[in-house]
Amino acid sequence: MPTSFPRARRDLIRRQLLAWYRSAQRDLPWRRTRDPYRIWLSETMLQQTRVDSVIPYYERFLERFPDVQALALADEQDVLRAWSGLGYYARARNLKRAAECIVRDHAGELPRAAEQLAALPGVGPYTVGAIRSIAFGERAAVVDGNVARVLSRLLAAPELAPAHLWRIAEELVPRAAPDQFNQALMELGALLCVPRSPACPRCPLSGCCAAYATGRPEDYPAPLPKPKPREVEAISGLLERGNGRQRALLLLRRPSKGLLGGLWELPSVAGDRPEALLASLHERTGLRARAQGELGRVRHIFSHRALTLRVVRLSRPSGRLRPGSDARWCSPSELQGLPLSALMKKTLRLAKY
DNA sequence: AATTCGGGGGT
DNA sequence: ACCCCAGAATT
Repeated sequence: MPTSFPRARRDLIRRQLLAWYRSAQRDLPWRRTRDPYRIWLSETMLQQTRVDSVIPYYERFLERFPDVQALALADEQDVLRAWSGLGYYARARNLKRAAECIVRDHAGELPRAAEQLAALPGVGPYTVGAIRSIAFGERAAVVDGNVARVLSRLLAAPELAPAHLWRIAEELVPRAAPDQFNQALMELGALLCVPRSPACPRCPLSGCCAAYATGRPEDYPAPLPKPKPREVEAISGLLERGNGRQRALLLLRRPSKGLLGGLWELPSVAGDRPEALLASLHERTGLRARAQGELGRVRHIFSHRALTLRVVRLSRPSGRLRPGSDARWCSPSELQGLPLSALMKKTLRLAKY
């Protein structure tokens, strides 16, 4: 039997929530526009990423790529560079591909129809609803982590399936101001109805919240079983050529799919054996080198992997860089122009770059 | 249905 | 330490 809200309760929730949002909402950059491109960009950056982390990236990205056309014409490496440090780099690659689709198939304007939006790479159910409601004012629902938590608490239902959450959210979103309502629901989850120690006394919905009535709102929703990150080891080599003004460092580009796809890194290989690193270096670039001492170790936690990266100095490069091997010698200043992960930025700091 | 994909801020 | 975030794609 589906849990849901009677109509009177639904109207109350809408009114209370919208009234609260009018006075409590944060002044965020993407709330100052209805440009579908900007809404789309903000929603993409906000996937699994906190507001405070996104803001500077959002501003810089728009300076660099002010509209769909600019993004469609851009070089993917430049897009990745603008994303460098934000994480989940498939978002950036998909965003750029989607911009090309929008120029080619939709005359450069984001489509309004759910099916056409969902066909764009990187645009899933949440982003479809967000663009349709916020940019176009359509009555479309959103379910993100915030909404799931708020609904779970309002109903004191610890384990609502996604399909059920979507049905509830679709019933709840009003025709009148779906953009304000959806953002209000998420803002409530972000500011008051937070995972732990929710601010129920300040919540406009505490009067009709079943979880609040139980006295233990933080018990909802039920926590997901958390697989802890698997420990992995890798080794990277710092290989320099020349000195002074001529000084250059060897960087390799990762394959465009998978972890940190398309980003640049020091020559690296799984494990901790310098011999394996040298063999991999030769296979990938045609270069040979000698292994010197260890520079240090970098510890980096991804959500699903805990990496210990051993960094060794390499020396005496010989041979010629094979053309088309996605490798290049970079001066320290050229380094700033490459898309790098937070891990590699950390690693390069260790190596005084 | 599970797993893969980053990074960081709050507690 | 642990949690989890304005999720989507892949397997």
